Formats: sequence, C-alpha cells, structure tokens
Amino acid sequence: MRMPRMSETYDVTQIQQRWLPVWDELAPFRSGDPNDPRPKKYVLDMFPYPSGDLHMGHAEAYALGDVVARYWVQQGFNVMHPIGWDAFGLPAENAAIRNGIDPMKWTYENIEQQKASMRRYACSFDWDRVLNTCDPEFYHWNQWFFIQMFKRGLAYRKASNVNWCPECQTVLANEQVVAGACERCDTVVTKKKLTQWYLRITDYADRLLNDMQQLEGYWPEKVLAMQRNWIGRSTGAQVSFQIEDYPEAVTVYTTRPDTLYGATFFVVAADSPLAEALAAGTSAEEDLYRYAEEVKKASDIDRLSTERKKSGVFLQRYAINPVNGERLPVWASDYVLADYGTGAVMAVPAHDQRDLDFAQAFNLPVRVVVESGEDPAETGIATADDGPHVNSGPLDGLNKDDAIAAMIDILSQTGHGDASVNYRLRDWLISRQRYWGTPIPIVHCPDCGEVAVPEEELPVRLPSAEGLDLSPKGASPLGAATEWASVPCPQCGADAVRDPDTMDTFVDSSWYYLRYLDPHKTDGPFDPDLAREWMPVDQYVGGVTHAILHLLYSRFFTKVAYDMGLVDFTEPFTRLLNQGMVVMDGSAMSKSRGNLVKLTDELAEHGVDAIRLAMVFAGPPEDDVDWADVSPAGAKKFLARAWRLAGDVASQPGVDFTTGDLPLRKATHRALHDTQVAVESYRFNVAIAKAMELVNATRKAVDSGCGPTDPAVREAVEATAIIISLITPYTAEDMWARLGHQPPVARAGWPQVDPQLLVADSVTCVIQVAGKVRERIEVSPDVTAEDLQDHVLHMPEVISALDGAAIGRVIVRPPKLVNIVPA
RNA sequence: GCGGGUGUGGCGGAAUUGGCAGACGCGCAGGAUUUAGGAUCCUGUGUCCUAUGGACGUGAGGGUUCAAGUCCCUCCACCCGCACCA
Repeated sequence: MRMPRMSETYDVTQIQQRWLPVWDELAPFRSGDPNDPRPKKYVLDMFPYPSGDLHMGHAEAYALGDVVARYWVQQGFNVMHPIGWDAFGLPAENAAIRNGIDPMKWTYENIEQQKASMRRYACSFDWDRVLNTCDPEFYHWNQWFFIQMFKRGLAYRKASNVNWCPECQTVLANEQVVAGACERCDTVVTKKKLTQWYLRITDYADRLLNDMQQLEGYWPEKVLAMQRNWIGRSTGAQVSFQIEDYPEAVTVYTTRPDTLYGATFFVVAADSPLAEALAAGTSAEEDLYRYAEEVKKASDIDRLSTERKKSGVFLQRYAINPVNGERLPVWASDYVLADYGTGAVMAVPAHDQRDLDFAQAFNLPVRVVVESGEDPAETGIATADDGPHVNSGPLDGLNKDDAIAAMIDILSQTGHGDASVNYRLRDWLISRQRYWGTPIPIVHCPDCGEVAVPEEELPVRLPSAEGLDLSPKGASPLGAATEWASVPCPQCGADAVRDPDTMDTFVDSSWYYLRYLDPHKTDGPFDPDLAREWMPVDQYVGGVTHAILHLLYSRFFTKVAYDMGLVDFTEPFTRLLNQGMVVMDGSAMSKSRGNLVKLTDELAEHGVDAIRLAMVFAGPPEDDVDWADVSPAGAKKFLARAWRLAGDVASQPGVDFTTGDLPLRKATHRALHDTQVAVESYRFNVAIAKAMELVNATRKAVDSGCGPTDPAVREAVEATAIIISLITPYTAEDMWARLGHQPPVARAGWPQVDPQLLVADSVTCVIQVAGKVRERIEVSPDVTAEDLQDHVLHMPEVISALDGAAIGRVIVRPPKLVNIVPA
C-alpha cells in the first residue's frame, strides 16, 4: 500500500483553477483562421435565453454537444462550435416591470453571468463568435431580412382574429398556443381581432414538406412526423354552392368530394364574416350575433373539450347542391373553423363524425352514400371506410378513390369545382405589442401606406426604455415613444409614424446560425462565401421543445435565403440530436414541485467533470435523465482512478509503444476504436463504458501485469486522457500534464488505431448441442471451419452431451460458434 | 381517434449482419488495508432448483430458424406529439 502523497490526491477544485486560465490563453477552439488547413465542421448548440446561471438542462445539453465538437477536433477538424444569446423576449421585460430595471441592463448582466458560468463549465465554444440577438448589430439584419421579405410579398399585414394572451397582453403565433393556453404563462388564450404582420410561410408549405426527404434518417423520426403533422397537407376538392336569394356562391373545401350526394346540410364558421353576411337581413341575424359573441368569449380549451355538445344557429338560408339541386339548410357553428379551408363545409353526416354529431343534435337527416352495412343514424358512428357508393347517381358502384376522381371530373366539367390542396399550416404571425424586441422597420404614411425603411437607414434602433411604460396594455410601448415614432415618410417626406410593434423572437433564431459565420459583419447579415464553406450545420443539438416552431421557421428562412441566392443549400441542419430532459423522480424539475436540483451546488460538490460525466453516462442522449439515477460520486471515483493512473506511468513521453505489452496494447486500440464508433453513432454512454474498461485493464496491468514501466501503460493512459477529454476536459488536461505533455490535450489528436491490434489472440467459441450452449473453447480467430468442426466433434463433452444421438447437422460459424443438431 | 416511440436484473443501461443476454456503472453483500472512512483495493451479485450440476429468463401469446432481445403475426402496458383541420 502506497502512502498517499499530496500530489496523489485528485483535487477537483485545484485542477479546475489550474486549467481554466491556461485555456483562455491557448484558445484551442478558435475556428476563424482563414488559413487553417483543417477540414471544416459546424457543430451547433441551440443558444440559450440569458436566464442567469446555468441549470441542469443546460448542463446536459451543452455536455452532449461538447462531446461531438471535441471529438471532431481530436479527429483533426476545424470545428466551429459557437455560442450566443437569444436575448430578446419577455422575461427581461417582465423583470423590468416588476423591479424597475432597464431590460437592456437586466439582459446584459444575465448574459455576463451565464457566460462566466458557461466558461467554467468548459464547453469548447469559440468565444470569438459570441452574438447577442439584442445587439443592434444583430437585429439590424432581422430588419434587413424583414424588408427583403416585404419586398417579395412574403411579409404582409392583415386583420384577423388572433390568439391573444390576456396576461402577456400580446398576440401569440398558433405555435405558441399550447392546449389553448399561452406557452409562456399558461393563461387561457382568447381571440382578438387585430391587424398584424405575417410572414407567408404557407407559400413554402410544399417545399417544407418535400425537403424533409433530405432529413430522413438524420433527424429524429418524431420531429419529422411532428413537422409533417403541423404542415398538415391534405388533398380534396373545392366545391362551389349557390345560395338561394344570395348573390354570391360559397365555396367549400372537402377531402371527400365523393360523398357530395350525401350532403344534407351546410355549415359556415360562426365567427366568420361569411356567416355575418349570410345572416344579414334574415330573421337569424340577432341569433347569430348572440351566438358569435358567445363563441368568441369561449376559450379554445372549452372549444376543444371532446365532451362538448355541438351548437349552432340556423341562418334561414339554403344552399343548392350542385350535383342534384337539393336544398341544404345553412347553419353557423363553431365546429367549423373560420381560418381553415374556406370557413364553410358541406355536411355529410353519414360519413363524418362531426357532421353526424351536429345532425343528431339538431335532428337533421342522415343519408348513406357509401355502403358499409352499418347505419350511422342508428349507431351514432359515422363511417369513413372504403365501399361501393350508393344513392350517388353516376358514382353508384364505384369505390372511394374512383368516386373521388369521378366527382372531381364532374365538378370541373360543370364548372362547380376542382381538385384542391389544403394545409393546416397558417402564415406566421410575427408582430408583438411589446418593447424588448426588434422594431419592425416599416413607416406608416398617410399617403404612401406601408413603406419600408431604406436599408441604409437600418438598424431602426430601439429607443431607450427610460420613461416608457412597459406594462402590457395591448399596444406596443414604442407607439408612446413619440419622438422615436414620428418620422418623415421615406418616400414622400410627409409626416408619418414608425410601426410600433416588435418582432417575435423566433425571427432571431431563424437565422442566427448564419450570423455566427461572421458575427460582426457590417455590410450584410452574413458572408455568402463563408456560408459556402461552413454551412449547412453538420450537427445541431437541442431540446425537442423546438421540434416544430424554431426548426420549421429556420427551414423556412433558409429556403427564402436560397431563393434570394444567398445560400446554395435548402436545409440548414444536416443532422439533429434532440437530447432528453433532466427530471427528478420522474417529473420535470421545478421550484414549485420542490424537486429542483441546483446545478451550482452539484458543481461545487462534485466538480464540473464529474457532473458532465455522470450526466452523459446516465443513458442514451435522447432519453430523459432522472437525477435520482445520476451518480456524480461514481463518476468522480472513476475520474480519480483514471487520474491516479497518470501518476503511475513510469516511462518517458515519446517512448516507443510498439515494444509494449501486447494484451494491454490491444485493449487500448480496441477502446479507441470502440469509442470512436460509439461517439459517431451518438452512443456516448457506451463510449464512456469503453473508457472505463480501458482504465480497469490498465489498472490491472500496472498492479499485477506488465508493470508501470511498460510503454503500453503510457500508451493506454495517454489514450484514456484523450478519450475522456471529450467529456471531462479538466481531468484529461491534468492527466496530460502529469504524463509530461504540453496543453491542450484537446488538440492532442486522436491516436491512430492499428487494425492489427484489433485482432484478438483467441476467441471464445461457443459449442451448442441442439441450440443449447454446452461448452466453450478458446480458438484462434482464423481457425477454419473444417478444423473447428473436426476438433469439436471429437470433444468428450460433446460426445457425452449428444448422449448417443446421431448427428443430424453441424452448423459451423468460425471462429465464434458451432451448433450440433442431433438427427 | 391519428401519428411517433418504449418495454431487458434491485436501479440506469449494454448487446454489427439473427450467433455466449445482462458490457459498463449505481446499489447491495463479503473481505483486505486503515486511528478513521462517504478513501483505496479485491471478490461476489438475473431467477429458481434436488446446487463443482441443471432448469428458466429480454411486456404476453404464437410463428419462422440449427439458432430470436434482434425477423414476422396477434395482443397488453406505458410515454410523447397532434387532435372538431371538413
């Protein structure tokens, strides 16, 4: 037993203090040298909101991204691994309202704090590329993109019923409404009629859908499914209906034009202008008004309740079925959505559950047009399956697909309709009535209307928050900044006003990955040449919370940039890794639940490396990690073991490894190979297990094998330091120094794996009789099938296991298996 | 309802093309060393039995195969996403 000396103690705090300043000096992860000959890779972590100290979720996500980034650096790549801050948004503003602090001051202080905490966490970020979205030098280009889109007709203003959060006093995009509640504050969202800015993402619906082919196999299937679902492409037909005593025809969208003969009534969205127009002048006018008011008040939560009975108002109008001239009563109801399709439907209760529910609530007729042997009027269950059509004139006898095609033919020939495609995706509402965001660079002129601020006048800077009332009132505080808001019209010079709204912060994150290329560029959002060199992002790492919003918007922006000729690719993120959440006892950590584990405390107790290691080792990166299953103490134990080995090495740096102990050399090269394979397939937990095996093997070799002077021991420990440098940079660096090397270990380079050392000396061959393992023998890895079979059949154990039975078949799979099947 | 996924020891999890199920770790038990141990090292640890051997064993049931955690069919449970989208 050696007596522990001071230098033999693994002192986490000391190691951290020793190396952080050294790394600052060496900056091993700088990626901006134009003469760097290394091939390029772009590893991107989703940037954080500056919320102060890092928390557990950050710790996991950034540890995972760091493994990938550091791995490619060791493999000789020039890796761009940037970080920045998603710095606009409500929390800064809310803090300002609560505590009277300037949102800008609050934000920059938080950024500084978080940056320091991140540096200590030792992520391999290129600190030269830091960006903050709230810097004018960044949001300048938000405004530039907006203007390009405005000029292309992709940014426009329209009045509509929008999602309104009464708590935040601002509008929300559809994507920000979760189960009828505000994503941020959980308040029930209501509707409000407002004029707002939109980006025409629906123009890109098909491309957003089709380009997913490029991502298949590289993005999680789940994310692709969610996006597909969100885009919600459906095919069907538009059918135009005349309305009795009404001047205009009303068009409906249906995916089942084949059931047109089964239509027994007609429904328009209660909150649509169409319903109002149809009811005008009829005795239903009052009823509709009252009903529509009720509908507007009802929250989406109530509307979505499945228990809810269908409601509606008969509008005292009749629509004429274009194929058979039947009169269909026109109803208004909230089960038809104003902003999907045309806001009106033909109701076929026999074959649509919602229509059937409505028919039964109001005693409307049900007519079967697709045979199924069931009567929906009796069962209460609409049938949507394929079957022969009946009661359908020329469609009788046809199956569903043929009937759909036939009906579309009939409609287009008679001019009553045509094939049509619809999307669930809506245009992206980007204006917000809040202060802390990118001002929308538009001037409203009484004569010229909406005029883009000339590009040379950008950025339109946010006015100082001083003197502004930031508390939410439903109108942007910028409107009150009169001096800021009053400007001459850029076109005619007349007195005009700036648009008072700011942009959704998702605009910032839709292109920030391009800004990292050259974050301080003043004459453009990014350098197209650099984009050609670095983009698209090779590996994107972030939470599944952004599976729809952020990723869809980024994909949209990329396609717009492609159309503008700014980039030569159509998808921004080649590979996507969604890390799981860190939970505690099965549920999300939160202060209110009382199960919050403070990262700062854990780091203080166990050190950065142990936390990173424990977290990455806990399971596959995409799975949730339960802190209860994470063992920082175990991780620290391993690190100390590995670290102590560095002190045991008793050979000089540069010693010739090839003369070293062969079994240990093989273990080393096996470990290098296996970790390489594991890391490249995201199995970081497995990579750590392989490193642990190597440490165990080395310990054994030192204590009871070849001994500490053997060159193989040095080779093994150096390999260990390099492998664990991906996960635990402090310990790895200290080991590297103890081994007599210069920092940084991060740039040591991955040792060349010798394929000859991957061949085992002998392989355990399993001998089965009737499929059951009876014996194991050690054989040479290149044993021939003949020799192996011959040997095995003569083994006494085999003969006795056969128990006199004749041999039927012998399956030989050298060198791993022989299976003897009795006749 | 639709879509995506998961199911392996006390726990987290391993397992190229079908070929030794349970790597690695946590926990637990025993031992060594120690003034001490929340340090270090060693050993053991799927279940059951008639125990130097054997049987069983990857959510359940069936199938293909010499051989199935892995492939096919049926079912169950759980998690996530979407959900009046015509």
